[in-house]
Amino acid sequence: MANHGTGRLPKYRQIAAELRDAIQAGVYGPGDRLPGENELMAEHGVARMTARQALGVLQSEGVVEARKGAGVFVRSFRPVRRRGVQRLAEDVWGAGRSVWSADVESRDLVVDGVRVTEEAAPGPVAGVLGLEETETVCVRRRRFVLDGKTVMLSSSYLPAALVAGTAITTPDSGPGGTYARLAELGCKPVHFREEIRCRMPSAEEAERLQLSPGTPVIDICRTAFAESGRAVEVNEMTLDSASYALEYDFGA
Amino acid sequence: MANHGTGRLPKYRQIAAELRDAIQAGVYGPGDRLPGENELMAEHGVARMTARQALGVLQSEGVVEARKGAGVFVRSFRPVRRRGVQRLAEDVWGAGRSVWSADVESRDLVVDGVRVTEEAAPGPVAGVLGLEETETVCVRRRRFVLDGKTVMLSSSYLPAALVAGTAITTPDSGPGGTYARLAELGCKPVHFREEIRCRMPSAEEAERLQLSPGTPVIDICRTAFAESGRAVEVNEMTLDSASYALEYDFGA
DNA sequence: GAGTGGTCTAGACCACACC
DNA sequence: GTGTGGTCTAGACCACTCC
Repeated sequence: MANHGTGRLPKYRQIAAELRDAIQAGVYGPGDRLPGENELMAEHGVARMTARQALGVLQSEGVVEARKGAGVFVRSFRPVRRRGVQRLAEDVWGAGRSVWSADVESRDLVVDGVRVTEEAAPGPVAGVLGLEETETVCVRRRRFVLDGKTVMLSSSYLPAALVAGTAITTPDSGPGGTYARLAELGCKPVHFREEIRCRMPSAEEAERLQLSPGTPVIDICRTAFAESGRAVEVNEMTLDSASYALEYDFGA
Repeated sequence: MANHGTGRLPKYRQIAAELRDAIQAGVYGPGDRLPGENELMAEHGVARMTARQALGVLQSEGVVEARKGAGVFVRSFRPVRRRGVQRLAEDVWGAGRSVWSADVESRDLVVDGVRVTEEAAPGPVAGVLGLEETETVCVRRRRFVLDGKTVMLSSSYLPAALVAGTAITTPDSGPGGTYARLAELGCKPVHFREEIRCRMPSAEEAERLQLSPGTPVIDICRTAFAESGRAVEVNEMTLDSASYALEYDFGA
């Protein structure tokens, strides 16, 4: 019968809208448990799949989160502020501090799973770095964990020929990080470009970033340029959008 | 029976993975039609709801798009590049050109539905603009349409007392737009801050932006500062993430 | 008219969380 | 153990698209 009676909206959308409004109105706050499938079935006189669909709508909107065996709960958001410009200022990495430390002041951040490899450059990266087909790149893959949750995956690509024999090719790139090492090589990054996209994650990414359904990811692709105009690094990052707010400051 | 036999993944995820891989491998290109529910039922020997769930996974990943009565199709992406820094350079709006025109070179862009109102300032906006409870703001709401598709909704807030009697309070803000008018008022914007978030849209937003399921939105909140350090405008934008790639350039 | 996806029902078994 | 959400079946009627 699909759509008779009350209104033009399908039942499951009506139920979803009702719950969404209740959350908006503060009836259910962050962390609160919503009426479950059985309760919705009884209250609205619908079949289980219909109640389930309603909750599915809110889930794919990122409003609620289902926990198996426990219930459906209102999600809360505490994004970290990531300053795109100040965090890459030379006085940050020039002073021997980690670039990342400029982001998070007092929360428990861990960088783990650093893996450094030498590989053939992916097509687009090779193009930006100006590499020939035969040239390889040094890839530094990292995982960033904040308060126990994975919030970002990062892959940094540098011309292998340029960074050979430096600390860049080791997991610990030393004080000031990769950019300080590049400066010592006479390739000090002086200009950056960040390109931002937003999309839904693949199933694999959702697992790696521990994302609950309805959470998009942010792709940031940063290119670092030396004084000569040469691109010396390409860094591809994938961020949990529920964990981040990006900020860029600039003049007119 | 839920989960026996082949593997540990639920059937609908297996089917989804299979289709996803086929798309990745190019078996189905952008715009191509995927096997429908009936076909999946027959090929995999599953019930309709299971085949449906599989397609639902790909839909919520933004990979495919269902068209009622027609089929399920692979989506294609042609994002517009939005340069965050250059587009707000003074020589753009100072020369009497529209800020927006810096974004899109040769595609059919329309700004429509401009509505200008005077309202009480929303709490966060009032705080940034440094307004008292009793002070109102001039709100300029706009809709941006590219190649026939709505790609952005924008609400610009300015102190009503500051802009009273200027073209800012009319739908057509004149050559160079709002910023040129602010300059004439002695409040030339010299510094900008853009804050970016990403999330799934509400049902209402999805409709207004004509988003297919699985498409996140990008929120950009831009604050314009005058020489004095005073915030003179707050612009809240909501973008279709499938239509945009953001770009920011800056020095070390 | 035939085929498609959209909505909905009424059952079922399972794994997991909490008590 | 009881209740929760996760998966799955086997039907049904509808609105829509395309021929």
